[in-house]
Amino acid sequence: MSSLPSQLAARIESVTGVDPELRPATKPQFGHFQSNVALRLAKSQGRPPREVAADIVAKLDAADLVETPEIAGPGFINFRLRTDLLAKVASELVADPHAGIVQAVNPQRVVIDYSAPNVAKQMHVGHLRSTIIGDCFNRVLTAQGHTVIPQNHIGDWGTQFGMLVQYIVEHEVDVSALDLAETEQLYKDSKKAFDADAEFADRARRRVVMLQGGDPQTRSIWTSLITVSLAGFNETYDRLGVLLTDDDLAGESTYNDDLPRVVDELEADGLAREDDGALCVFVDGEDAPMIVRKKDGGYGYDATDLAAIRRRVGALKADRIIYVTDVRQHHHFVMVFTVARMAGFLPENVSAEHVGYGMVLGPDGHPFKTREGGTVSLASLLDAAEEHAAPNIALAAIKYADLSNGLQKDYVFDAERMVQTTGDTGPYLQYAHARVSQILRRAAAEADPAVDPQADLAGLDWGAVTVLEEPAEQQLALLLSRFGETVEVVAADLTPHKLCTYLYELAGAYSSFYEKCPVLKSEGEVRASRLALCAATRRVLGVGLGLLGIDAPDRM
RNA sequence: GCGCCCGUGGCUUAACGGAUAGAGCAUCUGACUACGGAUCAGAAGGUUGGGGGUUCGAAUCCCUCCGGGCGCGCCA
Repeated sequence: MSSLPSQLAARIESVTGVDPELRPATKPQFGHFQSNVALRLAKSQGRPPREVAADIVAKLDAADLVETPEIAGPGFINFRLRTDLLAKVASELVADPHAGIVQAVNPQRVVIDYSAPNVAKQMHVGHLRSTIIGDCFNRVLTAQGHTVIPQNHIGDWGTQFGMLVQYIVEHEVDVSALDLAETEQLYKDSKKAFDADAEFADRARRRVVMLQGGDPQTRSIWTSLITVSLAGFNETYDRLGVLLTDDDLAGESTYNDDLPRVVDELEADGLAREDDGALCVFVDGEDAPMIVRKKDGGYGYDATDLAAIRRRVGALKADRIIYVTDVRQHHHFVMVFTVARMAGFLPENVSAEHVGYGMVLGPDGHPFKTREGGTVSLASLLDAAEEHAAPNIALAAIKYADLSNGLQKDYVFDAERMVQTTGDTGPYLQYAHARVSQILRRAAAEADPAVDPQADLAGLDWGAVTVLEEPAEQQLALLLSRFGETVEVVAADLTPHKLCTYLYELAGAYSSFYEKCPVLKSEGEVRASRLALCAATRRVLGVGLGLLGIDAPDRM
C-alpha cells in the first residue's frame, strides 16, 4: 500500500499526464499538500494558470482522499486530506508491523560498506561518522524489506603490517597479551623505527613479502593483531549500539588473492597499460590515471576496491552498493565506479553510490586533534558526552547531532550543545517518547490496576482514532501519516537529516497536542481517540528513532 | 594550474525552480495547586557573500568576482 501523497499524485497525474510534483504545503493555510502543476502546464497550453488549475480540479477524481481542492495564488492547487482518512491511517499505525513504512515492491540486495577501522589502531573520530551513518542506512533499508549486506572493509593488509610485525618479532612482544591501545603504541613505535632506520625499513619490506607469501610466524602474529583489534572494535560497536558483527567483516586482505586476476583482466581487455613503470587505466576527462599495479609490483587500494566491487556484484549478488567514507575520497570512488563499469565488473543494473561525509571538528573549528596533536579516539568522544548525560542519552545526542545536518558538511563536536534536552536534539525526541509512554502507562494502570507497569505498552489494544476536532489533533495525525513517505525519501536519497527533521516536527506536534488536548482528563470517545493517537505517536517515534539507531526509552 | 564542495539573522542550520526563506540556540514577554515545565505560547532578529543573466517565478540554474574547505600517478 503506497503512501497517501503517492496515491493522490497518481490520481492527479492521470488527469495532467505529468508528475504533479505534489509537496507538503509550505504553510498551514495552504492545506496539507500543494502542487504547481498548473503553473508549469500553463505555458505549453497557452492558457492562464488558474484556468488550467480549475480544469484539473474539475476532472480530478479524488473525493475519497481529499476535500475539494482550492486554487490559490498564481495557480497553485492546494489539497486537504479528509479527516476520516487521517484518523484511519493513524489508527492503523499501531498494529501495522511496519508502522507505516512502505515495503519495497522489488526488494534489493544492498551492500553497504561502512565503519572500516584499521587493525592495530583504535577507532577515532573519523570512524564515528561512517559507523553511525552506515548503521542508519542499514536500518532504514532493512525496514523497507531490502536485504542489507554490511561490509566492514577493515584495514588489515599492506606495508604497515610488514613494519609492525617486524618490530614485534625484533622486540619479542607477545601480542595476545596486549589491548588495542597498546598495539596502537606499537604501531607508532614501529613507524618511528621505519622512518629513522633504513635497515629496519628494508627488513620491514621483506616482512611484507613474507606476510603475502604465508610465512607461518608472520601470519600468526598478524592474526593475533587482528584478534586483539576485533575485540577492541566490538567493544566500541557494542557501546555505540550498532548492528555490525564479525559476520560483516571483509577486510582488505579478503581480496588479496583476487588482485592479480583482476589486474590481468584489465590488461587483457586493453583497459590497462604501463606508464612510467606502473600499470594504469586512463579515463577520458581525467588528467591522472588510476594505478592498478604499482611500479614495485604491489597493489594499492584502487585494485582492492575494484576486486571488492567484482566480488560484491558476483558472489554477493548486490543490486545496489553504497560506500560511506569521508567526502575527500569522492573522486577516488567516481574513478573506481567508472573503471568498474568499463571493465564490466559493475553492470548497468547495479547501482553504486558514494556517500561522502564531512569532518568532525574540534572546538577551535579545525579537524579534531588531541592537545598533543594526535587523533582523538572515538571512546573519548563518548566519554566527553557522558560527562553531561546518562549513556543512552549521551549516545542519542551524538548520533542525532551527526545525522541531523547534511552529511557532507563538517560539524563541530560540542558535547554540551548536543545533550541539550530542549530544541532540535536527540534527547528532546527521547523526552517526547518518554512522555507519551507515561500517559499510556497510566491509562493502562487505570483500566486494569493489575497491569504490570513495566508491561509492553505496544502489546495493548489502544483502539482507533475517531475524533480529530482540534487543530492540534489534526496536525499530529497529519504528521503521523507522513512517516512512510519520509522513510521512502530517506532511503532513496540517503539523507538521514530528513528523517531527523520529520521526527523533530512530530515530537513538536505531539508537545503542542499535549498542552492543548488533555488525554487522561478527557472522557468517553474523545479520551479513547486521544489515547489511540498517543499510541500511534509512541510507535512512530519509537520506530523512527530506531531507524536512526537511537534508543527510545519509556522513562528517562 | 585543473577539478569538486561550501558561503542563509549574533551562533548552529532547513528549504527535490514555486506562494510572506522555515527551524533550534542565545535574547525578550507570557503560561506551573502539571497528563513528567527536561514543556508550551508569543516577540524581536534576513537586501540567502557581491554583481550580472535566464525565468511568469531564483537561496536553488548560468556567468563573473570575493572568501573558506578539499582533491589532483604509485598512502588508504
